[in-house]
Amino acid sequence: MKTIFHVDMDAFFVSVEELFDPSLKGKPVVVGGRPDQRGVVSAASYAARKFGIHSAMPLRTAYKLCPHAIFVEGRRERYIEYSHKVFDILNSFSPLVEMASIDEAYLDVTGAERLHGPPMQAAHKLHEMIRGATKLNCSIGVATSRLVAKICSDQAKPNGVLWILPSMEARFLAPLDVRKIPGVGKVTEQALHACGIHKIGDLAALDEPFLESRFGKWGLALAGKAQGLDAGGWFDAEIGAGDGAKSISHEHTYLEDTAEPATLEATLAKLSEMVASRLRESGFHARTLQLKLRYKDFSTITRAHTLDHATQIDIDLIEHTRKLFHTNWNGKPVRLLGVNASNLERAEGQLPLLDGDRQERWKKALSAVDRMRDRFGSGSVSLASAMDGGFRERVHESPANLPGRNSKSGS
DNA sequence: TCTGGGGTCCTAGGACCC
DNA sequence: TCTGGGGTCCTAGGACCC
Repeated sequence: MKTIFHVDMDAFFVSVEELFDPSLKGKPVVVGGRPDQRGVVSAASYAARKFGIHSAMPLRTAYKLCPHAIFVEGRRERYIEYSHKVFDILNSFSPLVEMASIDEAYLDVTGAERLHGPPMQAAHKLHEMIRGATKLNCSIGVATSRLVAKICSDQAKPNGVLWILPSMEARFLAPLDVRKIPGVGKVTEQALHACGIHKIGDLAALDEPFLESRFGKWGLALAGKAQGLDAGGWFDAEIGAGDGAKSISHEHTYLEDTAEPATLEATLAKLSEMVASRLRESGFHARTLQLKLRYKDFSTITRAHTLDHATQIDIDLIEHTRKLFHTNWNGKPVRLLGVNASNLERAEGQLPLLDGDRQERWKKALSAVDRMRDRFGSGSVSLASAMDGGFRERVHESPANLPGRNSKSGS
């Protein structure tokens, strides 16, 4: 029998903003951007939620609901910094920690009674430690599975601790909406409603064969979840067994849709460079590159290409995403462009297609580029046409002696 | 309501191989 | 000439999460 904690920070982004500007406290605050921008709500304070504002809601809608709300852009670096602080505390509490996102984590504290006391006492202790070190509130769910611990922390919000005793899982879950099950979104909820299933208890009362015939593999997992079990997929994994990133991506939505080829190419190059830079930073090479294109009507296509040899070099990404773009763009105004790198390989070093000497020079040049970007911002250095037409004047800012792979690179 | 950006996982079909 | 049954890789799309 395991003892799992799910720690979830309360209104995380908003709470961090309040640390830097205490005058925001108690007011309706919306993190995500200005209300006249394209975008959605990243986080809303509890005061803002009273007006019906919630995350993922378009900013314009939030503005209509509460025009006097305070809209802030949000500083992601700050949130990451505080996320690290929280992680350090959790890690000091139990070695089996897994950050599930920037503001939530699972801990396996099975057998830690001698160290931290019984579950409820341990949870309160951890709650105090987090509060003490960060001045931030969180909620903690305690249960025998990740699934129940997670639903539990949600029920405990805000700033609460809730423990579901072993064997009480199904009784705790039964009266809750099926939507509370992680993985059940709008679509699955509607499908379940269509079968007359509204509460988790309704789900628990059905037999597995029925659910499997209706929802396939997912139906089988749902049957287990209704009983409070970590059935299927990610939930089954041991805490702390996470094996690193599976993909790295960047995307950009234009303030206004554009069909200007130079603009689109510049964005594409920029996004490719950002992805390549992060590949190098994290020591990955990618074999699959994917382009994402979204048009005015929100219709979205993705087109992928898998390389013979994995890469982490700007010009490789730029070349391939550009090719994908030109063979798939229909010429109509574009709302969003995205670049994704997947099929990641840890492969030590090897830059394929280059001999040892050139490889070394490339590596030095590219890490110099990354250092400059760190110091002067990602816009300061560019290898290709990432600068909206004005790149020629900037090319000399690139590190000297960039060995070109073909006549196109370099200046 | 006019819909961000960063991710994960799943499905389904086709190519290809034995 | 009317055709099996894996297994794996690749691609595209979609549901979902924070």
